[in-house]
Parts: sequence; C-alpha cells; structure tokens
Amino acid sequence: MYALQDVEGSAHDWVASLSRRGEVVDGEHLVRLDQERRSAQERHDQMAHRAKEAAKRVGKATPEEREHLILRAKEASQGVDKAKGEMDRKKETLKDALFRLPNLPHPDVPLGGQDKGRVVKEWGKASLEERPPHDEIGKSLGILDPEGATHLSGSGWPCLRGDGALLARHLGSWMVEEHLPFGFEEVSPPFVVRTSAMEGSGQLPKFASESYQTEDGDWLIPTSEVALVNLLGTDPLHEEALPIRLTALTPNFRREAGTHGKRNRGLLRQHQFSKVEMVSAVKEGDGEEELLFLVERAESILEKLELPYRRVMLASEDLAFASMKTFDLEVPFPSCGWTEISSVSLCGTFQARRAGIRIERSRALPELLNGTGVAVGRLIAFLLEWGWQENGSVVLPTLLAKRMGKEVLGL
RNA sequence: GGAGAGAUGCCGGAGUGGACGAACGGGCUCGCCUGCUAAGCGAGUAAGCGGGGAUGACCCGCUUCGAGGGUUCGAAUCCCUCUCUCUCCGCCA
Repeated sequence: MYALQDVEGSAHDWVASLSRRGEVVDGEHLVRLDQERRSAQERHDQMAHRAKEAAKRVGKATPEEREHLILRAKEASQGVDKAKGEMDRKKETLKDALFRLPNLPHPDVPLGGQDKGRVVKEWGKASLEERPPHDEIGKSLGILDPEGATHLSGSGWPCLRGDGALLARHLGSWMVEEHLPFGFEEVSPPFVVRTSAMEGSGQLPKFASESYQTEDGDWLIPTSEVALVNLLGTDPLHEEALPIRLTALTPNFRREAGTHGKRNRGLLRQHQFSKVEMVSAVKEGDGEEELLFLVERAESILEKLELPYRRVMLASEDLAFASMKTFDLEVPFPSCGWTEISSVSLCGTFQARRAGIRIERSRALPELLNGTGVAVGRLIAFLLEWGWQENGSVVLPTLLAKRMGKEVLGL
C-alpha cells in the first residue's frame, strides 16, 4: 500500500515499476483521482469553516437575531454534508485503488516470469537419480495415510501416522529451537484471523478465493505470517527494540483449488500444512541485510540436516503481492525436480502501512520481512526421497536420527 | 450465551450541549537556578490531511476525545450499532 500524499509525485514511477510484475496500472487515472480528492477536500474545508463560524455566532447571539442566524447556519451546515460526502467518496475511491496495487519490485529483481528466476547459490550435491515418489515411500512405510485423510476430509488433506507424526513433531520443534538463539520470540498465534488482518499483510483483497473463510467472516490463516505481521501492529514498536523477530510453528490452510499432478502429489501441496515461519521488523534501511539473515537461517536448517539446496532470486512476475524481493530455497526431489521448501521475502514498508504498524514517536515505518524456516511437510517429503534405499527403508540425517531415536525408518 | 461497567493526548485523569484540541498531575524537551545523577523556577510538548510559502522557517484551514452512523445551527458531552477491556453468572479443555 502506498501513501495517499505520494500519489501526485510518484504515480508514474509506480506504473513503470509495477509493469515489471506484469501489472498494468493506469497512472493518469490515479493522478486524476488524487486531484479530485484534493479539490474535494478544499471545497469541504472552506464550507466547514463557514459553517463553524456560523454556529459560533448562534451561540453568542441575542434572542432577537438568534432565529435568523440559526437559519443561515442551517444552510451552511447542509452544504458541508454534501461536500463531505463528495470528499469521502473521492478519498475512498483513491484508497481502494491504491489498496489493490501490489508492492513495487526491488531493482535487483530479474524481469520476467517463473523461468527467469536466478539461481544465486547452490549447496551440497544434488543427486537426481530415479527414485519412487515420497508419497509411495511414505505409504509403504505406513507413515502417510492418504486414504485415512480422504475418509475424514476429502482429497488434499494430510494425515501422518506413527513415525511420520513423530517426525513432523520433532522437525517442527527442532527448527523453532534452532531459530530462538538468534533473537526470535516464539509465538503460538490464533489460527483464525479477522478480515482486517488478512488485508494488513496483503492476502486480501486479491486472493480471497485461496483461503478458507468461516461462517462468521473470519479466515483460517493461509500462513502464520498473517498472524505474526499483524501482531506487530498491536502497539507502536519501540525503536530500540528493533529488530523484532518472531517465529511460529503453525498449521496453514489453503484452498489450492484445481492443483493435481506429479509436482503436487503427496505432501507437496495440501489444504493444510505446517511450517515454521519467521517474521522480522527492522528499521528502514536495514531490510536487505535482514533478508539475507533470514535466508541464511532457513539455509542453516537444511545444512544441519545435510540436505542439498539452491537459493533462487524470484523474477518480478513471480513475487507475492506484498513482496519486493524474494529468495526461494529449493531442494532437488528425485521424483519431480527442484521444489520450493522455503520462501523469504522483503516487504519494505508496504505491510507496515497497510497493517498500521508504527514506531513509537517516529514518522518512519518499519520494514517487514517474512520467511519460511522451513516447511515441515515438504521437508518430510524430501527426507523420504533423499534417504530412500533399495530395500525400501529411509536413512535419516544424523542430527534427526538422534532426536528420533532411530537412524533408519522402516527397518 | 446472559447481566452490568467502561474506552479521553506519551501516561494518569477531569470534562454531560456552545468560549474544549481538551483542566490538573506525571513524563519528556529547552532554558534558568543550584558547582556537580536531588530539589526548585520558567517555557514548550498530538497526529493526519489540504492550502499558501522556496519541496526552509512559518502562516491559514479542515479532521481526529475506541470505530461507524444519527439528533442539533453547534457533540468529548445526547441517541443507535459495532469493536475492545473489566466484573459477575453460565459453559467448558
């Protein structure tokens, strides 16, 4: 979201920048709306001034002149109502237009679509030799129960059992514990949020169809980013407290309508999945540095599990609504290739403005960032394929083996 | 779910129809005083938007006393709705 008062000077820059995302915006229209809003306010302010003066005169009037003055004041007051209605409409129109604009891509971001993402780092050795897909491995080990999930909930829902459930539980809490020493506060937020929260972090108004809405009009969080980001807006932030870092392990709910196929099977794309999320609020100007910090946090998870990955800078058309710059971490699935397991985004002041996140006694807004550190379901899926052996068992990374109390699943 | 109370500036807290952007206290800032982390004295201290001005100092106007609507010439003050907080009851993990 951009500031109303910036429209006049910046609308044309926005248009140019947004076109890099493939977003077509009519800049002339924005400028026109802004001019209309200004002149509407001028008219209103003048009339309100006159009406105020008239009302004051009534209060001081003698009984004889009173009646006459009230009549005049009444007229003035009616004029204000009209002018106010006009002004409010103009403001609303402009706000609504701005509200629908996504964040501006960072200049570093490569131009184009999905295929234009830039691999900026590779770690570990990616063996892509043929293996069964993770869901088959999981099923034969008895740790994935898609039939059970379907029986309960229909297609697209996860059900982990036995070592699968244990693995999910260990991975989730282990990852949170990994982040805590780096200045993160752990949060266990509500999984249901108001519409205003979804708007604040940028999931609405554009992507309503992607999320589940309750009968009361609230929403199941599609990511705990929604909860964590909006949590920051409860009270103004203390400047000395920055950077503020929050992390949470939560389930996330997405409709993901109409997604089937090889790349989406098993745990890869579900209506419910849990992940560890990280959110940071930093001083304006510190966003880029924090972005790398968060990426490295996510990478350290994979490195400690001795899993190969690559870091990709997303291209402009691939950015999320609120993001200006995003790094994805991808892992090489033998069955279906490089697959996202973490996504870390710099949102600048975009969300702060939408969600009303302020710094106490300061005009500056904080920059916000969010990132996955990392997704539990996809991590399990990758572990299954990565550790798979000809005899059908799955070798666990050393660190995890300790925690699980076993080195191999299925023996 | 039922009953009641409340929401005012950075904080506390007055204010029940006009002279209230808001008493008073605290805090904070600047200055004075005191010769030295105390006490005292004085002044200042909301934000947003629009206009003027050199995109400065500054000046003018509008809006804002939880949010939205209503009554009125005029609302922090009256009415309605909503949100939130607190207390009691019910219900539960």
